[in-house]
Amino acid sequence: MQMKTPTGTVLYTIEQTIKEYRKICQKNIQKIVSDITVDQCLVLIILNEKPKIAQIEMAKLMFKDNASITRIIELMVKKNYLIREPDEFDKRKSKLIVTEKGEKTIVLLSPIFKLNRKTALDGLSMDEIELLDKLLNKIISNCKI
Amino acid sequence: MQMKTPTGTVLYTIEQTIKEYRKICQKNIQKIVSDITVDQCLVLIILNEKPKIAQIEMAKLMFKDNASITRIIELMVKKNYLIREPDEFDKRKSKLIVTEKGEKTIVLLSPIFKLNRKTALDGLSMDEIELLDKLLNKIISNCKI
DNA sequence: AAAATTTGTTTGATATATCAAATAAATAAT
DNA sequence: ATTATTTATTTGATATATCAAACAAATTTT
Repeated sequence: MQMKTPTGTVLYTIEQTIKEYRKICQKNIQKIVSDITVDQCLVLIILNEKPKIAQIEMAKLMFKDNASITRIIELMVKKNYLIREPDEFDKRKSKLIVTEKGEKTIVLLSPIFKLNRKTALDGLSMDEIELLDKLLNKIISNCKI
Repeated sequence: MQMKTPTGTVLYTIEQTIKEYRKICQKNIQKIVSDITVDQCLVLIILNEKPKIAQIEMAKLMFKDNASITRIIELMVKKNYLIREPDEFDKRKSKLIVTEKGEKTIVLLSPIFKLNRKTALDGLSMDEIELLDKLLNKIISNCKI
């Protein structure tokens, strides 16, 4: 519990952790595919598992704002990772279809995702990981009250 | 250890945690001062404790890019929280002087910062907090290799 | 069915993140 | 002292975050 600087609390360690993690993720991803970001990748993976998911649900899953999702998808359409088609059942939505390029990218990058997780959590026991998760969830619920 | 979704790992919990924490921070700050962000606040507090700090050091402390710091400071100068003056000893740098408005803001918001931390960490024992910090630091060093 | 409300998405404005390149001053090497 | 290198900061380009407002389609209420 060092408190010398204003940044000397766990909460800043949390911030630091996620930033370092995102850095290696992006680095490892770009060794394989150069024009995609971590978040865009995650969109692909989520769509692959839940093809009919609404943007609003995707936003919740990714802890992002709806507006962010709209723009991320926009860029992915521009880069030909996704195609938009009108949803027949609900005209407010659009179907998000993963293109060939998108599919190939998922295949290429899925192992990288696993590697990233493994790298980050190396040396942590299952118990420690569970405890970490528990403590973080406690903080989350504290913040939500 | 739920793994149903692609976001079902501790690493996403970490991301979620910091986002929720930032949300209550911003919310509580804006109850008192309406035109300042969490990061801008942190700049004030850091400058208050280390008035002669270089931007590059500030960037490290805040886990941010130098460019981000430049722009955050720019906005703070515009909003009259800071003044820039050329540094006599090193002309590449500028002295960052906290204005009256800045000083007042620090006084107003310091208790909020403490409250935010207390709120977030409520119910966690010292041991748990230390363990959390230790585990996170392990992840950080894993990512840096 | 028409009006009111809710829901899913988009758009605008502003703040920040990130990388690379540009600057300019400070320091080291020759 | 001149050149070369390093250091601190800035700028440009692009991606994302966040809030509020706009919008249109879906749903509920009356």
